[in-house]
Amino acid sequence: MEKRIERIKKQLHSQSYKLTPQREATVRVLLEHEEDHLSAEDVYLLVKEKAPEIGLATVYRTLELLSELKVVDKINFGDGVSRYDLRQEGAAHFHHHLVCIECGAVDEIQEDLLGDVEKIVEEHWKFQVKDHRLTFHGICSRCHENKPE
Amino acid sequence: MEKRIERIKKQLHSQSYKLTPQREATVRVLLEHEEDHLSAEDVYLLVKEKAPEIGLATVYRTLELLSELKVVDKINFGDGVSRYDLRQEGAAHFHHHLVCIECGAVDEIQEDLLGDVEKIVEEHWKFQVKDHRLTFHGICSRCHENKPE
DNA sequence: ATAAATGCAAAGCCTTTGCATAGGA
DNA sequence: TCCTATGCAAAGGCTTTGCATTTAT
Repeated sequence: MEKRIERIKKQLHSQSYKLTPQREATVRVLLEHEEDHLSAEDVYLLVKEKAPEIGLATVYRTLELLSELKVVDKINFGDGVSRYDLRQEGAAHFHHHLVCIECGAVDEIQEDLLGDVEKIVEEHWKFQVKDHRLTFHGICSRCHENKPE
Repeated sequence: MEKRIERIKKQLHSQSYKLTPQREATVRVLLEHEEDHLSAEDVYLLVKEKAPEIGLATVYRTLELLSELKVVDKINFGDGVSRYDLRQEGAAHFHHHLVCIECGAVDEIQEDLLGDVEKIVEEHWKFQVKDHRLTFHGICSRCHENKPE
């Protein structure tokens, strides 16, 4: 945890940004909720618990900054809000998501499932892939078990 | 074209919706711009050319309705607006997209590239896939050719 | 006749921006 | 000191909603 913050701090400094207390508090919230897919508002409310004086605009600006640095990925599941997802350290690609249409749960797939597909896209469509977004919508295992009929 | 409209009409009627002139004009615009990824505003402006009295709210309501009927798919490329994409008739799955980060062009891939991946997701994660969203971000062939250095 | 659909304007959300103040390097 | 970052409030942009009117069946 501290190590990751230290590395993010260096990353910021290398581009002459500062790791202010507000930014650090925001990063900590993201680290503590790595499994979640928080909206800016969600992050704001959580950061406020530690740093009550923080403003929503600062959270937006911080998330935007972390996005540029590729510390987080901004993603949209179609519900009208952007969500922010911490990128695995050293991950070459953004991970995938499983959105349950029953209960709304969002699970993550860290495994790279698109290697072959990207190769096809690059060769067949001559498209140089830099990033991707893959989300499956369906019924999660928990909901499936709860109604086996 | 007329056949497709006829079929959409039936689909609407089967759920006691009407194919009003405004809805028909909207569907025609979508059919005529099948390759594009129009925002609600884009559709509105194009429909207005044929049916100047139409209101933006009606366009939104129509697109929402067509979304429910799975005639169109609503998609978001991260630029803050929803885009509406006509689903291929009889397509089992939503097609994929290539978004160029240089020129902004959005190309479509109709081929199903996710068959194997979905099988893995269903078996390994016990997730019953109903739909998906796959978008690649990168450099399109046109931009790539224009600067081969 | 009855219920659905439309157009307009207003309201709602989420997000960004302007600006004066505070804070690091 | 100088420039960045912050907080607040206002503004923006996209989308939805309320309501009276029009339109189909």
